[in-house]
Amino acid sequence: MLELKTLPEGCGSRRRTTACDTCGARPFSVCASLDDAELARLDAMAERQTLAVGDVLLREGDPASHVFNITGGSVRVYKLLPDGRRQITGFLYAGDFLGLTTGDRYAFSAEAMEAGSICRFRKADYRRLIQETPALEAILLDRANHELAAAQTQMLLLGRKTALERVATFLTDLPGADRMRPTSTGVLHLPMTRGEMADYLGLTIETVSRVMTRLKTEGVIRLTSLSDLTILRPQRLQALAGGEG
Amino acid sequence: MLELKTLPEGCGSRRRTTACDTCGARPFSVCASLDDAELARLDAMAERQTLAVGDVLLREGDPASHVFNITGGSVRVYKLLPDGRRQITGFLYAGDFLGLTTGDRYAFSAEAMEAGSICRFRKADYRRLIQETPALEAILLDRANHELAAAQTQMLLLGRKTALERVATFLTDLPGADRMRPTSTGVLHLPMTRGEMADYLGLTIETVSRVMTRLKTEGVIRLTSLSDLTILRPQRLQALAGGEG
DNA sequence: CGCAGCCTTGACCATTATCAACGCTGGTGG
DNA sequence: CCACCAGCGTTGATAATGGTCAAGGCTGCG
Repeated sequence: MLELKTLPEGCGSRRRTTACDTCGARPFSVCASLDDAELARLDAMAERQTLAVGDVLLREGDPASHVFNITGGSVRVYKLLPDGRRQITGFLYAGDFLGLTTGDRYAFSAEAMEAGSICRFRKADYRRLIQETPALEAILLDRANHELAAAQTQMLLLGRKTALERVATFLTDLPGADRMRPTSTGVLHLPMTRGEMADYLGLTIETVSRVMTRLKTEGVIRLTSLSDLTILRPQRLQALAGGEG
Repeated sequence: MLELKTLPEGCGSRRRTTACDTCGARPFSVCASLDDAELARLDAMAERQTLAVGDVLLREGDPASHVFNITGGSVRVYKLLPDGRRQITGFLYAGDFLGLTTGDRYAFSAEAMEAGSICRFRKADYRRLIQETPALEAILLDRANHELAAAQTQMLLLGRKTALERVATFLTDLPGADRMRPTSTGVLHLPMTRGEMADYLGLTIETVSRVMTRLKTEGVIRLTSLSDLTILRPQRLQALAGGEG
């Protein structure tokens, strides 16, 4: 009952590069510590599937029959309250894992946000796999720990940050928004709607929109389209985010 | 960079029983799948330490030098914003792990809430340990997955639930508040202050207090002291919690 | 061209935070 | 033994952040 994100390669930042198309379709290909034989074995066991926008990978409460490795596109993971309130707990991209769980039911739902592809393994196969491939278990543990740290950071955001701080944090953490190297082209892409941002940040669409407008008029960001933006004043944005570290 | 809670033994509920005093002092003793020889080896490596109320186990940003196994008492794990706002991300009890992390710095702080004891292992020892004890890695992975699911549930609470729903959820999840078997004695213990509840639920002390008063006057709970309560109408409480499933 | 879906903006409202005062309890020291 | 004090909790009055409701604009597609 968890989803796992690719570990950042270098420092501790949450940078994410889109998977290269050549290796993206191969399951576990992001796991550098697996050798070719191991990868081939995984490959053989994988059941491939392509994803259209909005496709449901799994639904909270379903029997946890499969483990997923995302090989392309992007996925939103969320939980719902009975009345429809939604909390998006994370966004997943190529290389990420989904659906590991001790329990026999999934504890969340997952849908494709952008078209892509996945490889899935039956739970039993996965269990066998992991026993035969100790390196894999170590990788998964590492990722789980990383994901847990990210979850705690998100709890801090949801429990204690203002709307402005939440949006600023979100933009700061956007793939490509690495403040260390001040972004090559400068243009970032938002792969999600305002509604998804809102449900991820614990806000309403209107509040997200208002904050974005405010950041725009204050010259902190520029929106070239609804889903493409430039961070004009990264320092300022960082400060608004509430400088957690 | 994570903390790990004891897995519930039976179904999927979050029940927690206080560790028995006889085995509580032994590290990893909760791990049923470890044999005696393995436990003895762990035992030999452990560095014991007792905890007084308020003792700091580790601080966010410190070099991640040790891994902890809590053998008694209770611990709060939290993150801070520069201006002092605090989000408690979890409470740990006997049997729980703390301080596993891929990174070289802790991503959160941890303090003793009630007096108790811990065993700690140097990071290098821990790494060796885990390589020599595959069963341990499996246990930790399971726990990490469980903890991740709990984190997602907490994100739903922090992002989307009202104050009333948050407090009701908290009380519902209290150790001993298992709605399946409607509590033997009926008396639950709150090991934390209102301030800690507030910082865990993303509310202020005043709001927590007001909601508790409301639940009291509505006959849903009874407070025998500040830290001991009875749930008079578990069904109602459950409904107020927002019935996540 | 028209419609659907998404976004923005405005007016107003509600929930929860903030500020402040007071009560209870337990520990300490006279 | 009592009085005082500190820390915690409760309660009330007021404020503010963010939510709700509503209207209108933009964009892309059929």
